[in-house]
Amino acid sequence: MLTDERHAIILSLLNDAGIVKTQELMRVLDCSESTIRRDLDQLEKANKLKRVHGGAKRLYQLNQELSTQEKSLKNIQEKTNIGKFAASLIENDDVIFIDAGTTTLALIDSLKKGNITVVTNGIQHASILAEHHIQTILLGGKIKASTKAIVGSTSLNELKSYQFDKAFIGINGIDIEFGCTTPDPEEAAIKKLAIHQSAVSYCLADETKWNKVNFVKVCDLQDVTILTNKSRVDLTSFKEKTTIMGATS
Amino acid sequence: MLTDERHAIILSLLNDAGIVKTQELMRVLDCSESTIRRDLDQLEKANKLKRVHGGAKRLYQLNQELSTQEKSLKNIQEKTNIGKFAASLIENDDVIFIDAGTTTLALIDSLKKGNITVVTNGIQHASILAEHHIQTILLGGKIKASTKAIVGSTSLNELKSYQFDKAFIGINGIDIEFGCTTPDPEEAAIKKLAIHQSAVSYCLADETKWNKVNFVKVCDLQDVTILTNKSRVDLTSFKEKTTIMGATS
DNA sequence: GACGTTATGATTGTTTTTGACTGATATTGA
DNA sequence: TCAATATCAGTCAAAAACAATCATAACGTC
Repeated sequence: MLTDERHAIILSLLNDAGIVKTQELMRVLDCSESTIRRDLDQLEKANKLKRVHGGAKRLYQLNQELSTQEKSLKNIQEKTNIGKFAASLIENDDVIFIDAGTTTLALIDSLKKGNITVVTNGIQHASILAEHHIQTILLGGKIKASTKAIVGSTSLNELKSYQFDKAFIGINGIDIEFGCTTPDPEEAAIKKLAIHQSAVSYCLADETKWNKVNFVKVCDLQDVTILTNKSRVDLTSFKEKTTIMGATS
Repeated sequence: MLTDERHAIILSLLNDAGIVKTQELMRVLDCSESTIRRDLDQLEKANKLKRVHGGAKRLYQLNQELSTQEKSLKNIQEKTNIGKFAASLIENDDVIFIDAGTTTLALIDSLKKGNITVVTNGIQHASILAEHHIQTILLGGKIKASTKAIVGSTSLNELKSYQFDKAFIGINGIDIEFGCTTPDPEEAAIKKLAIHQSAVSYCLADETKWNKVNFVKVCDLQDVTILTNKSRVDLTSFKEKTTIMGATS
């Protein structure tokens, strides 16, 4: 096998894997350790790769760590659709509340720039909103480690002094009998109060939330407008008690 | 498996989880404890992570957070040292205030687990603290987009109701005549009040802050203890007006 | 075929990496 | 608090990978 041929193969392998081992190359190229070593030497001098003990690696790590979100693509898609629909409900000069949670995060991604004021209890939400130069007020108080949501009496007191045009609430369970429920009492208190302080309230709920019941009740179905992906759930039984607005699928 | 390969996997795991355990890495990478320990050592020296008892934790993303002029390794090293020293001042059962800013971020990286309560106006600070399961209270209020700090009347009112054992303040300028100064009036108000509400206050200041004057005065030099890297600055002229504690270099 | 050039594989001794072991230090649970 | 346990840093020898050298093989040119 020609030298150039081997070099091409080595670079191609590197491009795929990001890292190659000497032993591996000996097998693939069927030649001695010395030859591989010489090849790597030359390629390094030509600035084509970086030698490391045991093999070589690419010069520039292209695939900078993408955090492996374990969420299924379908679920992301659905959340995005609901978020997009929710964002379309927001008008200029609105003062809105955005609850912590992943579904409401999707809403933020779809938010258009405009003269709105957002109050939220989600740390990540606030951070992203501020980056987008949207006027943002974060509630103060204890941080719940698992969800990075602000909860507790301080935040409730603060919340009492605000009045919202619209509130967007994330919810964990929707049931025709037990209404909207969520597992954490402190988060439930925030949701409850936010709904109370708002002229109109929307609950964002993807497919996975329907016909589930959680520990603490937040509100009855008739207290809010449910935003969902209507094609996915049979809603006939909910119709009488609920106002449902479907997100585009 | 190659060293670089292991390092990449460790960093990737860290990026996802925020924290990795030695035992877990031994299983995943199929190698001995010694090897993992060496890997973590090297990655810590390269400022890629922070070792903790039992494993390692993620460092705040310095490259993203620091402005280009602050990115030099020396500067990071110095911030780390000051942060380490500041962390050593914290005792069990303390209630402390941590100001927003990059120097105080370094303090958080060195915080040991323990029964402490932290109040902060830095969104990122709060987020990291919560991840490490440290009892955290975030001040509520407007978000200043550029520094991701909470400011404004709401936060000041909230702050008034707290009393701290220690306050750790970031500062932009230290001058023998004009004292501690910072560019933003709203952030200055927070710093001022935090110092007032605390039994003891420390100003964290790396080399770049000395003999600089900014727009708004926060306090006189005698009101606080300056934490710095004493070898780097000629402090003789400051001695009479200032309490200075040097960080280990 | 003789000759110089280049590529290859084997061999050498050196350096790096690794896992096991040691006693020291930190954490945990009673 | 104390003792039990887990994790730590440091040392060591074995194993793997290394650079350097040499002799042989392949190639092209005359």
